Amino acid sequence: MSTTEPAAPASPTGDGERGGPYHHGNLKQALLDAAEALLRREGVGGLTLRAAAAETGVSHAAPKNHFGDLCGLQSELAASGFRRLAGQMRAALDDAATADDAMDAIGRAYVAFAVANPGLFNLMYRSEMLDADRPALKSAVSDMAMLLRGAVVARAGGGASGVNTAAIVADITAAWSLVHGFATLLVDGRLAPLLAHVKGENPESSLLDLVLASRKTRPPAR
Amino acid sequence: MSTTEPAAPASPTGDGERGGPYHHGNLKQALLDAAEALLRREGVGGLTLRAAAAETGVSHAAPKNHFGDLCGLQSELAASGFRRLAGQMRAALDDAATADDAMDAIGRAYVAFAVANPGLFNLMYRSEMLDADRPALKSAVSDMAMLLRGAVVARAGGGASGVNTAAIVADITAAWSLVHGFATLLVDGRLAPLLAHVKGENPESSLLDLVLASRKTRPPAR
DNA sequence: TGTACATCAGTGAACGCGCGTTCACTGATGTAC
DNA sequence: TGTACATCAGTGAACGCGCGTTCACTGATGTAC
Repeated sequence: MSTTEPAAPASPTGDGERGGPYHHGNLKQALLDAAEALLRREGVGGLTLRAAAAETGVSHAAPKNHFGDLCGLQSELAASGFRRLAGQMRAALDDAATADDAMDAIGRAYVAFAVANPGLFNLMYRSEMLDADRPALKSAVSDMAMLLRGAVVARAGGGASGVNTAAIVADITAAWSLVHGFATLLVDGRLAPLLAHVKGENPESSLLDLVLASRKTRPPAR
Repeated sequence: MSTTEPAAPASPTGDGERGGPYHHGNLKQALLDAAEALLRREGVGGLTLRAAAAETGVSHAAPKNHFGDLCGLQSELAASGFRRLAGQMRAALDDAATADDAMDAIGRAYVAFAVANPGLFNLMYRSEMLDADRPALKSAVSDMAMLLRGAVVARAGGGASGVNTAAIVADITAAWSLVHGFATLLVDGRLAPLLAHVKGENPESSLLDLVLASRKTRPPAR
């Protein structure tokens, strides 16, 4: 769950219980990991500074030193989410043979991330809980946006000059909306009644495949 | 804001202040209206039983009689939202000339509702705050789903027997996802950087028009 | 190599706040007779 | 037409809870000399 290995032992003596060394050594990352575990276990509402501190086995005032307030912790966590999401999108993109395949692969990575991390995904898109000006969050969000933009431009022909900006913006919005809407509805359980009509071993990805295909074929003639 | 006119005067004497008649006469609807005003003013986090009661000028224990708990109030409010959303979608649909136009009109109504009622729209899609088994909510959600399904089937040819169920389910999911993703991202402020590149008086609806058009034209050749 | 000191991370008790909930109550309504 | 009574909606004080925050503190670290 952690992006980086701890630089120092998290708790050389008792684990989780108080009684370790006075200084944690890597408390910031440990708190982020704990917060993410809470998010996964109890959802967005279960994430509090006190709960994250308790989960880490540390005094409940300790997080203040690293994040300032709850919004700070949430923003750092969301930033980590966007970074990892972008990483998984990039990995999917790199494996694709064509620009069309790349768009599909990015979309599947986006949905897979949301399904694998529903609480975190929700947090990432609850602006009211985030400080959009936090540098880490700002750059992570814009990195992801750049990645999506790059994929859309590549599909449109890649030429840097000849591209119609309005068309590119529309393509980005359409691609993001489709995949984000699917992920959001799926995570919220809204697609359950529709999934019930989809056969196969993995109805969710089958349905997503159909949806992704829909942007290449005209809808059934009226 | 209220769906129905009050059956009895909300507060024949003092308005808002305590001092009116002992029985309110239409407290349930008044609480729903107050809750919606709170949602609009302060967002999902600002909605509490106490705040709704205070806004209505009533004892903070009074809501219990009508909704049981906060989840009950939220569910009734969400149900009202789905009912009105479906109503506006239906109105848009009825004005459309062709089945293709109808799909676009529904999509525009969906986004317009989200923009006009961002807090309520958010609440409607926060399942963790709702009791999906509340009859009012259950039926409102399924009404909206039926309406969308009807529009998709009509566009697919309308024939009741010959339709490919998998294709219909995929079309419903794709249409809903596209429009829901757009609405969600827009309400959360995520489209702001993209909107900055869209010219015109109303960039939001211009961008939506481009997005809706994208499902009829193939993307630019790669 | 050793000592003094500034800095910093984490502690733990205490605070105030708003929340949902409980409970005995009271005022109003409507129905039975 | 009038009286008794059951039912119900709303009151207001009180409760416990978990939250973020504050604050004086203490243990550890690292740097200057």
